[in-house]
Amino acid sequence: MVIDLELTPKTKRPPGVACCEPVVYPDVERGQAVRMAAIAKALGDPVRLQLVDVLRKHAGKVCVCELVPLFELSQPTVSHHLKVLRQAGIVGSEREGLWAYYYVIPDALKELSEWLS
Amino acid sequence: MVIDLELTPKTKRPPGVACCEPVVYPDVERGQAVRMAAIAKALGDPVRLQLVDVLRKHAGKVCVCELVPLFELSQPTVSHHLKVLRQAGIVGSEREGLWAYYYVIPDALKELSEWLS
DNA sequence: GCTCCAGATCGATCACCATCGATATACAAA
DNA sequence: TTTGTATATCGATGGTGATCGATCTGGAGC
Repeated sequence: MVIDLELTPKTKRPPGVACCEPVVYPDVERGQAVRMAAIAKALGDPVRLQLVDVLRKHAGKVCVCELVPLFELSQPTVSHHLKVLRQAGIVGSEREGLWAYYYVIPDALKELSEWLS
Repeated sequence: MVIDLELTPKTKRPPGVACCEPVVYPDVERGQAVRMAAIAKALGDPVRLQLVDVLRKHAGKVCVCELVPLFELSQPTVSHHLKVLRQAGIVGSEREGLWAYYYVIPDALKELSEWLS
């Protein structure tokens, strides 16, 4: 194994020439970026965004049987999107007999919302 | 071929039994959902979200040569992420000689931000 | 018990995406 | 004009995602 002992600085630029002031923003917010990107990714589908929109406008829980006919999609597909939202921590669900109800989890979108504004 | 002449309404539920009040939220915001989901999708990657974060904290434009060393990624990969952000309308770019500079487009995140809050 | 229904899961398919090395482009300097 | 440098693009690859029909699950009612 050969080890390169030469210094290989990250900013290798001819002396006296610079494109701009150095930015120097290290991974201070790496974890936060991963968290917020996961939320944004879950919202990055029109169907899921509309699902969240409907659930947010209904302060309480909403039955899946009301959500499926809102889209021209099969029931398994809507169920899949709800699962993605649940795994992202954006919505929660509970069963009552035959029916299943979904609701938004308060403050789930808070971090991303505050970063955006 | 047998054609089912019976009516098969979308809400086929035993009379007098209902899972919930009807929601009845049609595609009022379909176009808006598509637009905002496209923005959220572009932000749905930690690298791209951090790129936007850096650009937002620098009111002016930032050189690509400063952005690449912030991530442990190849230069083509960072360039790809910047292209995704540009195609989503979140950032803009301009060239000055050898160097390229990127900047956030004001109000690009406005619609999504307002919907989230 | 059996049947019916709402919803979730499975399996397959097709499309898209993140990443890289290699190469192209376009400009600068010698 | 030749060389070097910054960035973009290309092509390939492995992984992920959206969608559907079919099937499973578990509760309700007969």
